[in-house]
Amino acid sequence: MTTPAPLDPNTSDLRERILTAAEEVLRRYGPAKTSVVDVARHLSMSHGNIYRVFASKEALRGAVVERWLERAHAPLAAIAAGPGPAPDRLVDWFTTLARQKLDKVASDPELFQTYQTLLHQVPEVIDRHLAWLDGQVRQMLTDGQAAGEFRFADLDRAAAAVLAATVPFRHPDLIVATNDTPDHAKLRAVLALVIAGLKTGALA
Amino acid sequence: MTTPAPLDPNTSDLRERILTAAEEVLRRYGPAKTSVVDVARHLSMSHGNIYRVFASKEALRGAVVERWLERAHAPLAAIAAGPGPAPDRLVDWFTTLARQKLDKVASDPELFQTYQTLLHQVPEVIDRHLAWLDGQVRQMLTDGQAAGEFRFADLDRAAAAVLAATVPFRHPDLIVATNDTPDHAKLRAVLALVIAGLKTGALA
DNA sequence: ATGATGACAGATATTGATTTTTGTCATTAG
DNA sequence: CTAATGACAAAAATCAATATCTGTCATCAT
Repeated sequence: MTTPAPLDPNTSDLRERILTAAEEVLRRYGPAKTSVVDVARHLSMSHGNIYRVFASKEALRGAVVERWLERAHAPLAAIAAGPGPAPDRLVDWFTTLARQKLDKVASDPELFQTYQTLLHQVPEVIDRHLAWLDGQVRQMLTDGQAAGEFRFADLDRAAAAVLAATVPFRHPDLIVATNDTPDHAKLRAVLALVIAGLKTGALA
Repeated sequence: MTTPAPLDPNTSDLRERILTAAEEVLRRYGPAKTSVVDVARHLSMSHGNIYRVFASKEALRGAVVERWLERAHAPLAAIAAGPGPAPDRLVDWFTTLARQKLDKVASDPELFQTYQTLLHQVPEVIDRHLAWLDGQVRQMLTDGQAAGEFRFADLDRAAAAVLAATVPFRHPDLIVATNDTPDHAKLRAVLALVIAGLKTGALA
């Protein structure tokens, strides 16, 4: 699913090596100053070789960001599929997502900026990632509906509303903009309102 | 409150003439290609004269954007202070705000972009504007609390949550990003959830 | 065969010399 | 005495020459 179509294990290894090298170079030089030639140099190979694996610089960038997102957000899937009541899972899920983002930006703002820039350059990765998040929210909402915890008429509408209401706590651009206020309290307040709405059937 | 300290009516008129000229030049050339000299030329005066009224190019930019925001959002204050039930007013207020933004971006995307760019360059104008919006939301929430329509413990917290949940429908950057989806339906869903939360005392 | 190279053309970025712009102020005009 | 000017220095933008990078491909190596 992640690997397009390399012919043998060795080739697939090349792909991973390139991605790791790209990450390192990116971390050092930042997105603007990172060239395909730089990445190749870092691996002591010709840059032409990189084009055997990635169709373009943009494809390389996309793969780097995608791997980064996958690693960063791995814990979420487990929470979404967890055993507890759906409302609790929702709170846990969004809190984890938000804290993850804040941690990243706090620990290494430049690198966060780097990935944010890359993200803007590869919109289809954003779309795929958002779809992935959307799927998990739907799962939790569906579970809650089945358990009688939530009441809503239209899953699309409910998921869209929950995701929209939490945008400021997830959207990278807005996270950096308001980095001075670690507003978990605000997120909890929003979730409290939204969950109350779902429970009382405001969208039923 | 709006005029810093011009000594006589004539001078104040000069200020307005400069602002209007700046708007016109800005509309023609865009924010990047608009110089103070251009604005002065448009008024057939020396650019030095402009510096008698505005301390810097940035101050001029700020004043232009502020006037634009004031004009654009004038209807909101009336809605916030209106007579109906607070929940209805909240919906009306946010719907008007969102529609206003969508209309602007639809009717003249370039000009919208222009003002968006200017906004980014003059953060304190944003802050003042957000404070203005915040004040109106607080008023509606307080009214609702008084009328027994809402129940919440902390006005700060409630207002912050309501504003956060509606960010994607108000934030200029996000409006242009998702301009293909005229999502009033989504906004209504979010408001339904949030208002249900306020009514049922989720933040009480 | 498949994996890798390096030379190449066209596109993009960098550099530094030149021009425009911002902001000041001594002077002029009313 | 206030309103406005225009000449000026310092900062920022522009432009064109140069260098680097992206993406391709004929060729080499294994």
